[in-house]
Order: sequence, then structure tokens, then C-alpha cells
Amino acid sequence: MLHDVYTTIETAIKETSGTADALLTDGGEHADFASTVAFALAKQKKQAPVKIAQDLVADLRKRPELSGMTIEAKGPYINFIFGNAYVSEVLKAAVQPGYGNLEKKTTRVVLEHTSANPNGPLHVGHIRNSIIGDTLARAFRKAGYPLEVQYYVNDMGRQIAIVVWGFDNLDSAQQTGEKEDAHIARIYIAANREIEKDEGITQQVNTLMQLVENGDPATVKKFRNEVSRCLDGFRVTMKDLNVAHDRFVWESDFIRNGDTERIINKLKGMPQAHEDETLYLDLSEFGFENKYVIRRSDGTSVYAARDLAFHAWKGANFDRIIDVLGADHKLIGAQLQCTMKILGEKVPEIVYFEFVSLPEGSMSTRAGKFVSADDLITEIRKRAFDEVTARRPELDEESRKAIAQSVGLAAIRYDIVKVSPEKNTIFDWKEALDFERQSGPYIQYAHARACSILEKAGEFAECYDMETEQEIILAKQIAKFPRVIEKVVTELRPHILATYARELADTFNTFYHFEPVLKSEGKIRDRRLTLVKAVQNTIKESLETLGIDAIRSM
RNA sequence: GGGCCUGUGGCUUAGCCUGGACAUAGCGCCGGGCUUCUAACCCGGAUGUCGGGGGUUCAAAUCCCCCCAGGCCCGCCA
Repeated sequence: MLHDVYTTIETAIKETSGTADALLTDGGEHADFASTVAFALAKQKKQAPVKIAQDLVADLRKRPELSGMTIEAKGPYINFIFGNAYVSEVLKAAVQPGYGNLEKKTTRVVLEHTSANPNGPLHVGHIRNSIIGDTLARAFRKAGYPLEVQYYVNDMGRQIAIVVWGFDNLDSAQQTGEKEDAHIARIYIAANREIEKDEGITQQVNTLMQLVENGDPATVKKFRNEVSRCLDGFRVTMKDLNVAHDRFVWESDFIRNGDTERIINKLKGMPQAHEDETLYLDLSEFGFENKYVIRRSDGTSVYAARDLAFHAWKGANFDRIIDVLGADHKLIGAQLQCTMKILGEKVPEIVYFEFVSLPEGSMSTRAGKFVSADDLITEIRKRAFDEVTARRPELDEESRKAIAQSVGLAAIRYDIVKVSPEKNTIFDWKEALDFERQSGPYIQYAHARACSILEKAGEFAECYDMETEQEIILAKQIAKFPRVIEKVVTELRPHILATYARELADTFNTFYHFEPVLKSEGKIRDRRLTLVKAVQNTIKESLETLGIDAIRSM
């Protein structure tokens, strides 16, 4: 609906001014929309921008399609302020369940995220991938797309071979109470130490890799077994984070089913292909200087070959392919996109996020230097439980635990998703455990507050005619929600939703402190309750799209 | 050496793609607000060479060029 209004204004400006671009932008604090078209016309019309703006406003006010809207010239700016009819329309939609759902689409989307190597637990860097990916997934579903979310299981890598070697050759018993993925990390770290001491082990690891590629049943079974155990651990962590995948796709399947062989044969026929000891592509004409190796001299395939096969398969089954990958994948991601394009296959869209490091430096599973997501979850639940206990001592332990779990989840997810993905971040315990403003719990609190008012209010007659400045500001903030969802899926930037949800909570809190709801009477009470219902519903939809529980009490 | 990303008050951060009205907010700091709808809150104040320099433009945090600093990448690893 906001979109329709935008188009209407845009067309009106173009027709009135005769320009090709209406230069229409968000009006910020001044207006709902504003145009700077007067600046652009100043030179050609040889008139002052202020005069041009005044003349245009006079003409625009005559247009019937803009009636009900306040149009004014403020210096060279032309401001558009929506009328009450617009606000009423918005609120009618915003009180309905599923507000913000966009129209159903038929484009089938496949989204891959997390896909961490199964050689140790998910750490705070991996879950940046999970949370960006899962939030995008929720936004796509809200935007009406049929979507499948996949986890690509790298079960043939050197890391896994090292894990398998460790289990075969070291003291590898699982300790009591030790989670599967933590157990695997312990063996992986120990095995790497052995490799540093004795170079001969590398040969044994290479042998394991050859055996698995050739399909040696015993080796394949060992690899599958350890990888599965690690994934079981991941599933627990991801469930705690409210992150879900529809399908786990195993890398080795693309060897077994012949897809990798098929794509290699196809690549051989390309003009960019070169075959000496290895098979590689020369992509220098596209700006890539290094060789893009597809097959080793010993005949085994490399990761890139399997990845090409995987993406060709995705392209055959879906209309749009999106991958969420760490910034370290930028080069190979670009090479993959380039190669898919040359092959005439669908080109994946890739969302990159920069690294999360620790105050003491980069994280490394191999070196055992990382903060695991499980540790973070445990700590944050403890901290949240203490907080709930201090604030709500009257609640029984079970209720406090449930709230703490939701609050902890909110704190983690929001803390990660609120930052632009291209920003390098340093994990900070103090900040992660903060529940104040610009946090998930802050937004949950605003929601719980709205729920509390509605619960106390009981029945009321919905009224959509807002009057005071605070009411209208809040209603217009609510109006932006569907556009935010649209923007997230268009730009593939979920942090936009995080910012929006916080701003909506801010606006509601300000309203709450200035405009009494339950204490007002008659029509004023009805319309404010309607507004609270709309804001409660919009915050709820926002939180759920962020993968955060919209709890009714906290 | 080359490529990509980042650099915004003491700290963290939005805005940058699509240039425009006093640069967004949080933490911290100073001062206020709970016998009143949940104070995980609200209101007010101080704090900014938008990394540096050049350029384009009526107008630059935003576009272009150069430089500086940090991160990542440039493997017959994944």
C-alpha cells in the first residue's frame, strides 16, 4: 500500500514537472516523502529552487489523486504528508494476523546456510552464518516465496580425514557428558598436534581421502559415522538458536551419483579448460589470476568440482539459489559464479559476512581457540534466569526458566543480526550478555508491555482514526513493516529488519510514556487500544521473522 | 605484490548501492522521572576534522582518484 502511494506521488511529480526522475525520497522527520526535484530543475528553468518548489506544489495540490495529503514547499523541498485515511487503512491491515505477509510467489528459492565443517562444535563465528541465513529464510517465507533451506555437509574434506585418523589412532573414548561435536573437536585438535610432530601421518590422511573418494566401504562408513555424530551435536545447538534446515545435502553424494564426473566432463569441453597433470580452468579473461583446479593429478576431485555439481543440481530443482558464506569464500564464490555462468547454468546469489574474532585474535577450531555457541547459550541462559528472578520473584521456577530461555535466544540472535554483515566484529561477552536497549530483550519487553495492556483492557470497539501526534507517528511506523520485509529479500540484508524492529519498539515506548491508554475514556481509549493491538501484532510479526519468541509476559 | 571488505563522539553502531533539510541510535558520563497501563522503560544535557588528501556537483558520510590503518583471500585444503 505504501508502495502504491509512492508510485502515485512519483507519477504526479513526473507529470507536473516534466522530469524523468521524481527524486522522491524518505522525508525523514519532515514528511512521509520528500522530493528534491526543484534543485535539478533550477538550472534548466533558470529559476531559484525555492520558487520552482512553490509553483510545483501549487500544481500538485490541484491533482485529485493526491487529495487528502498535505503537500507543502519547505524551501526547495517538496514535502508530502499522508492524511488520516491512509493511517486508518494501515491500521486495519496491521491488526490482522500475518500482517506483513506479501503476496504469494511461484519462484522456488533454495537457501543454503551454516554448512560448517563437521570437525568441532559451532562457534560464535558459525552462528553468524546461521542467524543471517535463518533470518533471511524467515523473511523469504514471509515475503511469500516457496523456500527450501539446505545444509551442505562437507563430509569428504581433509579435516574429516584427520578426525577419522584421530579416532583410529588416538585415545578417543567419549567422556561422560561430553557432547558429540565437542568430542570430535577434542580428537581433531589432538590429531592435528600429532601431525605437527610426525609428517608421516599426513600420508596416512591422504590415503584415507583416496579410499573415501574411491568408495571403500569401511572408510566411507567411518567418515559417515563421525560426520553424523557431529551433525547430531549441531542439531542441538541450532534448535537452541531456533534455526532450522529442511534438508542436509551430503557432498559425497555428488561423487556417488556421478554428478561430479558429469560436470567434469562438461568442463573439459570448455575453451578455458586445460589438462596437464591436473584439470583446471583459466579464468584470467574474467579477472581471475589463479588456476581454478577441478581435478588433482591423482585423479581425485577437489572441493570446487563437487561444489559445481551441487550448484548445478540446485539450479535444476530451483529457480533462485542463495548461499550464505563467510568472507573467506569470496574468491572461490566468484569463481563458482563465473563458471556457472559460462556453463549456462543458474548463477547463485551469494551473501557474504565478515569474520567474528576474539579479543585475542582469530578463532581456530584446529587450535582449539574459539567460543562455542553452546557455551554462549549456557551463559546467557544463566544470566537471563538471574535477571528474570530478580524482576519477577513471584513466578515459579519453570516460568522463569521458560522466559530466560526466550530472552537468551533473543539476546543472541539480535546481537548478531543487528550488525551489517560486511562489518568485522570482535566477540564481546559483556555486550552479548546485555539486555538493555538495542537488544532483543528490549524489543520483547515492548511487546510484553503491549500484551499486558491488551489483556487488562478486555473487549473494546476497534477504532482506526488517529489524532494525536504520537498516535500518528506510531501508526506510520507500523505502516512501514511490509516494505521492510520486501527490502530484506530484495537486498538480502536481514539487519534492516533488526533496525526496524528496534525503532518500532522505541516509537511505541515513547507513545506509552506520553499517551495513557487504559486511563483514557471512550473513543480515545478505543483508538489507542486499537493502536496498541496493531503495534503488538507488528512487533510480534517482526520478532518471529527474526526468529525470536514474542513472549506475552517477561 | 594483487584483489575484496571495513574505518562515523571514549566504546559499539545506522545511514553509503539509489548525493540533498540540523549525521542514526545504544553503552558510558551529567541531570531528571516509578502510591499512575511491566522502569529490561522514558525525558533532557555534554561529547563528531563521518580515517587523511584531492576531485566531480548548486549540494558529498554517500560518487571518482590517491594515500594510511585493520581484517580476509590469492593451495593438486575445504
